[in-house]
Amino acid sequence: MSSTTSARPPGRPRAGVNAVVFAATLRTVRELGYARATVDRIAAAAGVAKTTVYRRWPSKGALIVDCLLDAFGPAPLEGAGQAELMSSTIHWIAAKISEPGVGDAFAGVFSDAVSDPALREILSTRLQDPYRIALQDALDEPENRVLFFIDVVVGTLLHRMGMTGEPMVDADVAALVEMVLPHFAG
Amino acid sequence: MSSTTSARPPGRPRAGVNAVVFAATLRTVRELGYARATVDRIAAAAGVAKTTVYRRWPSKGALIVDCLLDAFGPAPLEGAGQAELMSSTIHWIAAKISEPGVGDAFAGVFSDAVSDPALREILSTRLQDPYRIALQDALDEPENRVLFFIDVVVGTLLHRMGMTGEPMVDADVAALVEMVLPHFAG
DNA sequence: TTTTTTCGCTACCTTGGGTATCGATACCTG
DNA sequence: CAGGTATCGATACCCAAGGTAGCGAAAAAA
Repeated sequence: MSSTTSARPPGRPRAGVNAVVFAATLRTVRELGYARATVDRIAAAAGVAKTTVYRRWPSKGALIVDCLLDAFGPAPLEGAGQAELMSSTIHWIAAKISEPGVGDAFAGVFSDAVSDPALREILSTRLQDPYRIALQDALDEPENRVLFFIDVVVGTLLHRMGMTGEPMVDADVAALVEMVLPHFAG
Repeated sequence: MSSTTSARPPGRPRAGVNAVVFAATLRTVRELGYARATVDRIAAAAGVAKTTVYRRWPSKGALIVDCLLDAFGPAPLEGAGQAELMSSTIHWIAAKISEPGVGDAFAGVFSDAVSDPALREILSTRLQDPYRIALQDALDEPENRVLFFIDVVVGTLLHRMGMTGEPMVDADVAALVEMVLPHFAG
């Protein structure tokens, strides 16, 4: 039991500041927007040196992705049938994106990934894949259908957020559900 | 006839290089990606000084928006009924986004707009509004419905482009049409 | 006490958007 | 042809922000 897992690496242990940095990240993004939420400012808001941030995350994008993972948590895949499952998933991700800072951070890191293949890989692997796989299992749909589902739902929510600066209102989220469900129920 | 429209402003007239700059923009974005397509490089590719570019467009984002307007052209609002009209519109914008450089430029400028309210205003006013108004007229739908339609279609296409780096394949565009049409036909 | 690793700090590099300045040039008007 | 005006290209520059290097200090384990 002690051969595979090293009981503890030597040297000074890391301070448990990840949660503090995540909170500072969302707070800074909420207050200043994504672009002005520089790593300098995030570190300052967390009471941590900028070099400490870069010692833990290789880039700003990687920090944001981990922050979003922490903010989203596991998908609550609850629901009797396939329809209820998709509906609750759409409402869940819409609500998360509506949380202060989360939507801006999501849209911002997605934006950066457009012209940064390395970040796109991180975003796809660390953020999208876990939820995609969980959805494949829960919905019993093939990969390409789930990817299309994600494109529609997340793409729509982020486009609204990007064009207006405000998250999508509940009525439109409901319309999104009503549009998506029949397409997959058939 | 000569009192309202000044026949010509005094001074050296502008050289007709807009088309050259637009072409150089798309070519540079296609070859290097959005982030590495700097104004410096675009100007060099167009055989023009960087200061000349900034004399005509107030920012890189404004240049990209005008370039996209030039690339899109007017929406071909042809089609007998509402269904055919929406279908042809979706296929048209999907095809445009698939053109080399256009999709990257679109996703890139959209990304920048997320945390740049001034650019968001330009994007909304100069790019989205004309097509939105034309669609409102052609489809006879209220503004919020047309905005929702645009969020779904453009958001989905851009999300696919941003996550994979490749435009959406025809089969998925067809699925998008099949998902959207019933929602608006009813 | 020595070793090992992280910490905060400061200084620095690089890229890229955007601006200021200046001589040269093209065009119109008198 | 001379003068006025506005653009052109070129160079130099400012600034913000992502990211790195080096260093002494501090926190553990051996």
